[in-house]
Amino acid sequence: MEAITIKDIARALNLSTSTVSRALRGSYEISPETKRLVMEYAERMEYRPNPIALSLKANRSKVLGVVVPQIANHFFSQAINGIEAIAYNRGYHVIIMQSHENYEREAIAVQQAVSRKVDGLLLSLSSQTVDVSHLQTLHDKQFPMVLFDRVAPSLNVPKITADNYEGAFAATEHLIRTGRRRIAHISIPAHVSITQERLAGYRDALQKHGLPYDETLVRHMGLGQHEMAPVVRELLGQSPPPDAFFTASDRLALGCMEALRLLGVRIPEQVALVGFTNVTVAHLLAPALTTIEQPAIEIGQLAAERLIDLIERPQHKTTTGVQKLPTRLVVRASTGSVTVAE
Amino acid sequence: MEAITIKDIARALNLSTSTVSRALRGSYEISPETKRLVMEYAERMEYRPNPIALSLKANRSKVLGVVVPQIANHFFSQAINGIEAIAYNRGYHVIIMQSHENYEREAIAVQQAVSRKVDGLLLSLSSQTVDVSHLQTLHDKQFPMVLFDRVAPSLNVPKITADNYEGAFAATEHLIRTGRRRIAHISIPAHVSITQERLAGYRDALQKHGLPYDETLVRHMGLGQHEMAPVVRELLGQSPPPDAFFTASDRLALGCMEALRLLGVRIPEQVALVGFTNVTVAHLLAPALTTIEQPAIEIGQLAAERLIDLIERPQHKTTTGVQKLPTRLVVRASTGSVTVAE
DNA sequence: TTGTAAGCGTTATCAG
DNA sequence: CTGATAACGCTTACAA
Repeated sequence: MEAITIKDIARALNLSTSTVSRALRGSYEISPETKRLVMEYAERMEYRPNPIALSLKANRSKVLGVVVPQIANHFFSQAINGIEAIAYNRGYHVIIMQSHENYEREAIAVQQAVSRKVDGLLLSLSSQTVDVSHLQTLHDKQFPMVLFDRVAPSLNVPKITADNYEGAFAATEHLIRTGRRRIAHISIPAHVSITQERLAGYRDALQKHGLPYDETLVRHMGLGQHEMAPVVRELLGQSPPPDAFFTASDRLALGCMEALRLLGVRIPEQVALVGFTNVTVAHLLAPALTTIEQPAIEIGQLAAERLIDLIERPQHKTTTGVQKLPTRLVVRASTGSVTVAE
Repeated sequence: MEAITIKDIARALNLSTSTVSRALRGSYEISPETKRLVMEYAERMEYRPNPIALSLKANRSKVLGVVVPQIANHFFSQAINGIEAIAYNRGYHVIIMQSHENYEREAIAVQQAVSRKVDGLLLSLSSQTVDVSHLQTLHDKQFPMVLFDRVAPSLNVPKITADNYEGAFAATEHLIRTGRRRIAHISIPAHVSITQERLAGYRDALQKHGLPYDETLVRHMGLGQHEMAPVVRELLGQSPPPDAFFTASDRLALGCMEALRLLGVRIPEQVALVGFTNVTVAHLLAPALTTIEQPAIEIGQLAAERLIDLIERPQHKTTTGVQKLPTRLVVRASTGSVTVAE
């Protein structure tokens, strides 16, 4: 794998490296004849500039670091798709790292990405992350970063999320409109940004329709926690029992569905189920599950765009607020028909 | 983000850069006193060696390139997990690229990875890829590469796959043992390596049990093709109709399941369904689906280990044959109980 | 024990 | 229009 360098070309053509370099980048101060010669030779020898040398020179790597809780998750893998699409279009590569929902691993990943000289960072926080001082420090040094999905309000950087509030509001309202009155809400750890927003949407929808907010109907599950049956059973043991479940994530929706099946509870006859999700197989489970679909790809794309703007035009102040993308409520009827609302 | 360099340390301590360099790497020829001084200062200033400079010097990047058909797929995202775990343990980073099941994009991804100076390549071929000359060329130049899952027999490099033959054999035999006689097989494009192996396992199991191999029961679906209902309907239209479906992938299993549901066919009363899959929600769909589970993580780990061995000890001939990892047949009964066979 | 200098591949500056 | 040289951050002969 001995690659050909600019030096080899220079030697072969009896030119200096600087001439070759200029010819290759089409500099106006090189004679057409020389240019042609160099170009042709380079082409023939399949010359490729060494990106490492370029990085060293320019002090940038054209690489974006992406840190997500986990790859094996539909939301994140789709978001990464969006990120990659934009990145490659704009000449960047992407290094993906996982925090595995662990604060220390997140900090290490960030640290590694930085020391690997990524030009910027796209982050979705681990569910454990409360303290963001490691990111604050980086931001204080003007290091370009964009948060997406799981964001930290205290960090003054661009943030891209789904409109979790609206999504939760619409879902809850949908349940109310279809006659549900006691809606249980199962969510992820309370301190994660999206949890708060979804909870608020749920509360406000209840309030709008004159229903009480009952804390005993709300549960927070750890993300590593897989056993949903006890929680669901306990909720169903209340009197009166809930007539609907609103779950705040993929896994929760599926876990809840499984628990209900094990308990012999029919969906949607006995209880309705609606969940945030990005599982493409959701439609298979119809008519059981109404879904709030997040624009994962678009979130990734937008986040990548923001980050590259930040990198390439540091002076040009980008908005640092939260940008929210609409979700879609997909309602499945027993007939298999589908209704979509933005 | 002005990072501190070895030069800064040298200047601050009135030493030469070489002394600092040696001190930092604990060279024996540096006085303990100087070492301590340098170490402490470096520590205090949070000095981190510039990996780009190191790469340029050493002509290696400590980065592995991974090219997969797509990330948003349970098998691949799990395999990537395995790859990352090993890579990070051994001091490598991972750049992930997607071919999107497209030959040209695969070639471009490989090309880009190489020109980005990855130290080696982990590849799972796109379903379109028939011609592997771009990889052959690379291999001829001694470029380290390992194939996994979708491999090319003609390439003389290490290959890691699930034992697709055994998995298909066991699945088919399971169907036969539970009384099925006309087993339809729905698979992906015929030229993909895993298709061949799975088909062979299917055939041999039929033969072992004295059942005829009926070509009209075998279908190949394009990977982009989503409409399974027509295919399933047509198969069911035969007389006698199939009493079981054996599907060769995740998407096919789920697509088949959906098609059967739409057609009002009950699983497993009317037809049994068994499929290769890596969807973690499969158990939700129980008791409908028996699965052949692939050791995705282990495949990734093993592939990464092979590759790093290849990179670090090029002379030490690694085996270039196919290494097959066992699959697990997971049978779900209507009661929710689960039987596992290796 | 420490310093000097060359080199990894490229580009920018300054001379011719 | 072209060439020599320095520089990016680091390591490593070779000197001292």
